[in-house]
Amino acid sequence: MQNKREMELGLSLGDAAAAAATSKPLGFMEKSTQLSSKLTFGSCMGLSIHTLQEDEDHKLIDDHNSSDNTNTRTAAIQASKTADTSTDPPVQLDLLPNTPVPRNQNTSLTLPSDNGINFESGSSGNMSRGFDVNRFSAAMVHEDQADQDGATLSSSPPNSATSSFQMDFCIYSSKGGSGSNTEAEQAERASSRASDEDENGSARKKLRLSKEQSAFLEESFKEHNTLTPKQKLALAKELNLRPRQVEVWFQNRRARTKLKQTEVDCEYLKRCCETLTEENRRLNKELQELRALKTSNPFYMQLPATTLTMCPSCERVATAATAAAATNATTTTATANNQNHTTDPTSKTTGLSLSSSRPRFYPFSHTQTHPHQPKA
DNA sequence: GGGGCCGGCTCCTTTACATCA
DNA sequence: CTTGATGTAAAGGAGCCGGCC
Repeated sequence: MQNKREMELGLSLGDAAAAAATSKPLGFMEKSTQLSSKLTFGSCMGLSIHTLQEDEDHKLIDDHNSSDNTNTRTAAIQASKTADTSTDPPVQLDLLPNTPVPRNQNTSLTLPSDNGINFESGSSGNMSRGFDVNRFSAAMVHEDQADQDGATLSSSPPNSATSSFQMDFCIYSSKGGSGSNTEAEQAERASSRASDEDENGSARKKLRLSKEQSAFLEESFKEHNTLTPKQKLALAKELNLRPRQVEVWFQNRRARTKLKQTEVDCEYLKRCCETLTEENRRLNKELQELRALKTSNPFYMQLPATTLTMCPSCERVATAATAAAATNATTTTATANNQNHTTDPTSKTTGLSLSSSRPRFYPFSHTQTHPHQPKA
């Protein structure tokens, strides 16, 4: 289940933007060993308030305005920029691996997952399921590519960064578990089923991509979340898939990214809503108390604002003299609370302002003895 | 230059299948 | 073995855009 969670978190938020920023034709193929420098960028979702990501926000907004359900998102982002009430920083998910992926090593592609990235395409931790679609898709690749651009299917140059990767695919289906349900057998069954379906031509084929294929596509997606025809063909050739499969994978991957983005947006909005609700409740209470105070003791409200000070501990209004002692007594407590208004130096003296860090008034009669006033 | 047509692309929705608990 | 939940590959349609006539 941890893997599942990691997969969820691994879905990029805003990596589309990062990918767009670094988009170039198949750069990942040409310099796969240089990925590490880029992969440390991370990405920031479009909810940050007045940050450098604003441009990306606008991009996201524009993107999402094309769909019906994105008014909420736009409002969310705009609200997040205007209502600076959240106590949490903008959500930022770093979903790019911190370490380079050595594609030119003839090992199965195991990407670092210590930062929550899991390139496993499946939903469970069992990596042994599925079969290698290359077993029967290779012929289709030939057909498709011959149809589309007549590109030759010559293999990658020897010692290239991808040739060994491709070799890995070939041995993938021969690895794996013991017992009657090996991947090779699954591939066999799937292959025969696929050929059956090819014969009647009606049933759609559902193929599981191997984890290596998914990982490679994932890397590519980080480079650019959309594909040019050239890139598509190159990827298809590289992964021994049909171009249509690559295209569909990118479509679905973008959809997953967007879905995850929406979920995070919703979570953020939920927190904003809770914060604002609490703020509203507190202000209403404050207003009632001030009104009550005004009716019961008009003289109290005529005091200059600078003479009214709020005790940060009990949150009651005192005169400057009494509150000075109280503040000294409760500084430790106040600073321990990261949401406490006393972290704002302006909050110690009441200006009756309505700033976001305004003090809270729980007035008591100025004739009363302040509970935190040191006894003489 | 404006309009219609076409091809290609992306997005969205839905379906079908694989896998697991 | 069956079943429901979940993830995901794939299909189909709508909308947009650029090129062409």
